[in-house]
Amino acid sequence: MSDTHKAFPFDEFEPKWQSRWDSEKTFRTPNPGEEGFDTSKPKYFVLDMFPYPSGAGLHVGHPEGYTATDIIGRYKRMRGFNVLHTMGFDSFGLPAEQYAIKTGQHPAVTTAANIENFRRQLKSLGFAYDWSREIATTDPEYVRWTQWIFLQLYSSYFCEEENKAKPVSELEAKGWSREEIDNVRLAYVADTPVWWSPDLGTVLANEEVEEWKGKGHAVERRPLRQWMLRITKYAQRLIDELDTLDWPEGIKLLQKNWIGRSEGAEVVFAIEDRSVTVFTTRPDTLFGATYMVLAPEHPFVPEITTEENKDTVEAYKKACSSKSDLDRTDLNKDKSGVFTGAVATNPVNGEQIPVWIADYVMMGYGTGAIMAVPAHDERDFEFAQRFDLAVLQVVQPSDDSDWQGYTAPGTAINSGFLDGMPTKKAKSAMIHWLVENEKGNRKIQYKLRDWLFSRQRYWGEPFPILWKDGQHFAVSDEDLPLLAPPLEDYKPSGSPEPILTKAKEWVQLPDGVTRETNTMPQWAGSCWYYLRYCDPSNSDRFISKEAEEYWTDEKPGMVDLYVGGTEHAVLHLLYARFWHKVLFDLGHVRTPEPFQKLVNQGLIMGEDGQKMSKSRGNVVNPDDVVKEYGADALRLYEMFMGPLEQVKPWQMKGVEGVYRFLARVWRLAITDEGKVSGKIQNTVCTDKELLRVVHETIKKVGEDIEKLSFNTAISQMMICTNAFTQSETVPLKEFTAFLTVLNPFAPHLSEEIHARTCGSEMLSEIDWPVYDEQALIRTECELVVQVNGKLRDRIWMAMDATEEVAKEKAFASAKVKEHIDGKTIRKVIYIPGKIMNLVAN
RNA sequence: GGCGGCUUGGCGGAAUUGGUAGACGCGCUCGACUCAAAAUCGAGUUCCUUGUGAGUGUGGGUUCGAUUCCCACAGCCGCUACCA
Repeated sequence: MSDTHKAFPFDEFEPKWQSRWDSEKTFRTPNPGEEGFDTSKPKYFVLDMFPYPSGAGLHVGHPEGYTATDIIGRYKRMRGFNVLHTMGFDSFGLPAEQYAIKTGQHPAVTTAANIENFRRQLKSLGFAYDWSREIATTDPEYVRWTQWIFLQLYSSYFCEEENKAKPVSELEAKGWSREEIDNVRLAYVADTPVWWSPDLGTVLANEEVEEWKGKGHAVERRPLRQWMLRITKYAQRLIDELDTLDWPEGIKLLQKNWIGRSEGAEVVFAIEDRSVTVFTTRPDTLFGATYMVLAPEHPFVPEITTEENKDTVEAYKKACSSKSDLDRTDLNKDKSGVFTGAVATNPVNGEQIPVWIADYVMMGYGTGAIMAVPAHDERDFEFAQRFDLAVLQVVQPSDDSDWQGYTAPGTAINSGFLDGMPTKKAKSAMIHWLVENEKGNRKIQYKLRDWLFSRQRYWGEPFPILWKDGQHFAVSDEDLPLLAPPLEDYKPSGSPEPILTKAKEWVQLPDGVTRETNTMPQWAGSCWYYLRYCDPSNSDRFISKEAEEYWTDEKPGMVDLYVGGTEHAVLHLLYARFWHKVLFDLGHVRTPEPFQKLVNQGLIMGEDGQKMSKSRGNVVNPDDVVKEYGADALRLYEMFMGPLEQVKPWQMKGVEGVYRFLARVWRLAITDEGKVSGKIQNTVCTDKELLRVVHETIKKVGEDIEKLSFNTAISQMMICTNAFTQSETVPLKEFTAFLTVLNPFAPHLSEEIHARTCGSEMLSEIDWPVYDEQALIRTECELVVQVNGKLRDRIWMAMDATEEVAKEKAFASAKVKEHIDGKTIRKVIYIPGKIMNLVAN
C-alpha cells in the first residue's frame, strides 16, 4: 500500500498524539503528596509482565497483553480511578549476556540499545504508560534494592511456630551460635549436586535446565557450593494462599503440582546396624514390603554393599551417572537395577528383605530410598517382575480387579493388626504404630526444592556478601548498590569459577576479606519490580510506606490485574509470591500476595497455524503492521482476533478488516478534503433506534471491558458504526459518546476526530459516558413461536403482551396453524419478549 | 502414563441462571460507481437431495426446548514426566 492509498492519515496523527501525551504528561500517575494527587480517587493497579529487551525487538505477542491492559487502564482512568500502569525492562540475565558475546559488544551497551528500541516500539503503539516510572532491573538504583531484599532474606529465618519469617537477630539474642544461625537463614550456602553447563559457564536451576538444553547447550550434574533460598519453608503457604487469589484454576493447579505435596509417613528400616529412612504415601502396605531400593547415589550404598556385589554395584552406579537426562526420560524402558547383597529388616514384622539399587529411585525426592511394595505399586511391580522378586498381597481390591498391581484403596489383608481395615484407616493405624514403636512418623513431603539462586555469570546482580576466614557476612546497606566491576572479558571459561573472580582487585579487600563472586539469576529482578513501580525513584527505601499503603487495598493481592503469558505460570509467579511473602512477614508490605487477579493471554500463532519462529519464516513484526495500517489498527486487530486467553492464528486479512472499520469511522466524520462532514450535526437525536444502538454500545463496551471480552466490545462498536453510516445525519453528542468508548481501543484516531469535531478537551481526559436506561427499552419485539420445539413463525407484538394475547396472535398465524391443525395443544410455554412453545400432538 | 485446555459455516469467532445457532469481521457471489481496475457503497452467503429436511467432534441421557446440564468415547493443543 503506498502513502497515497492510506484511507486516513494515521501516519500523521498517531505520532502527533503520542508526542502530545508525552509532553503534556497526560498519563502521569501522581503518588500521595505529589502534585495533582486526588485523595478522592480510588487506586487501580494494572500490570504487564515486563519484557526482556531482546535484540529481536517486540513481537506481536507483546502488544496483545499490553493492549489489553492499556484498554483497562484507560477505561479505569475515565471511570475516575488513579491508575498505576507503567512499563519496565527485565534487562539482566543469561540471554542478554549470550547476545553480547555473540555480537562482541558489552552487555551494558547491547542492553541499553535494546531498551531504547523496545521503548520506541512501545511508544509507537500509543500505550498510556506513566513513562516517568519506567525502570530497568539493571539500573544501579534498582540493583541496590534487589540486593537489599536479598539481604532481608539472608538475615531472616523461618520460624516454624509462627509459620513466618523473622529476623535472625532474634536468634542471636537467644544465644544461638553463628553456625546454628547460618543453618537456618532463608538465603544460605550449600554444597549440592547442581546442573552445570560448561559452555554457558554457569549452574542452572532445575527448572531452567530443559530450556537451555533445548537451545543446544550441554548440561551436566556436579556438586558445587551454591547460594540457595529456602523457598521450601513456604511450600504450604504457597499452596494454601492460592485459594485467596483470582487466578485461572489451571494455573493454580500447575503451581500446586509443582509444589507437589504428598502426605504419608517416614519409616525406619534397619540394615545391620544402620538406620535407613524411607518415605511412603502408603504406610498401610508396610507388611507387603518385599524388598528395598536405594537411589544409586545414596550415601549408604558403598557402605552396605557386600564384597561379592561390589563390582556390579560400581558398574551400575557408573552407568547411571553417565546416563544423560534424555536417556532417563526415555521412559517405559525396562526397569534396571542391581542387588547390593545387603538385607534390611522390615520394622513391622521383622522380615528380612533384599536391598537393591535402581535408577527409578531418585536421590532428589524424599529420602532417596523406598520400601518396595510390588503388589500395590506399578513401578515396584514392574521391577519385581523383571528381577523375580517376591510379590505379597496386602490390599484386597474393593472391586473385582486383579490384586497384582492394584494401587487404589481397598481393605488390608495379610497385614497383622491392620487386617480388615479400609486403606484410609489402615494408614493412620500404621502411622500410630510407627510412632508408638519409634519406627517412624507422619510426614508431609513436597516436590518443591530449595531455590538454587547463584549463577557464575557476569550479567547479574553481584551478591552483597563478603567472606573472611570461611565465614560470610552481609555488605552493609550504605554500601549498596554493589555493582560488578567493568570487565573486558566476560566469556565463560569452562570452569565453574564465577566470572567475577577474574576481577582480582574487586574481589580482594584489605584484611583478608574477599567478595562473593556469584551473581543472582534473572528472576531476582522480576521478583519485585511491581513494588518498585509504586515508588520508582525513592532513594531511601525500596518503596515508601506511604506509597505501599496507597497502592494496596483490603484484597490479599496487591496488584489488581496482572496480564501475561503462561510461560511464567510456575517459576516467575512462584518466586515473586515467595519474595512477597517474606517481605510481608518482615512487615515491609501489608498484603500476603503480590497479584490478586491473573489473566494469561493466549499465544498468537503464525498465519500457517504454527508457532511463530524465525526458522518457519512466519514471524509478524509489529513495526511493519504499524507502518502499513497504523497503531490503532494493530491494537484493534489483536483485540478483535478472539478471546484474550485463547490461542489464535494471525491473519493479515483480519488486520485489513479492522483497518477498514477505522476508515469508516473516519469517513463518517471527516471528508476527503479533511473537513468535518456535513453528516455530523449538533442537534438532538430523534431517531429512537439509533439512540438505542448508541446506548447499547456504551453499556456493552463498558461491561465487556470489565470482563476482558474485547472482541465482542469491538463487534458492538462496529454495529454502532454501521448504524451511524446508515443514518441520514449523525448527532454530535451521540457520536462523541461513541468516540469516547472507542478511545481506549483506538486512542489516536478517536482523539484526532474528536479534536476536529469538538476541539477543546482531550478525549483521554473526559469521563466515560453514562448510558440511559430509558433509551435501551424496547416496547415491541419479535416473538418466536415454536411448535414442538421447532421454529415456525416470528410475530411482532408488545414486549409485555399477556399470554392470552400472545396465544391469540400465535394461533392466528398461518404458519403456526399448519403445524397444529388437527392436534391438541398439551402445553404452552411463554416467555414474554422471547419465545412461545406450543406442545401439541 | 498423569494433569489441564480445546472441538460451532470456506476462515477468525458470537450466543450459557437451558429459550430464534452462526452476531461482528474475513473470504466469496452479485449489483452500483468507473473506459477499466483499485478503493468505496448496496444486496446475498451453514449445508443438502429445497423438505413437515439436516445441523455446534461422536454416541447416549435429562427437558416442552440442549452449543449450554449429565454419562461414555474420539481427536487436537499445552504442561509434566519413574515424586515412592
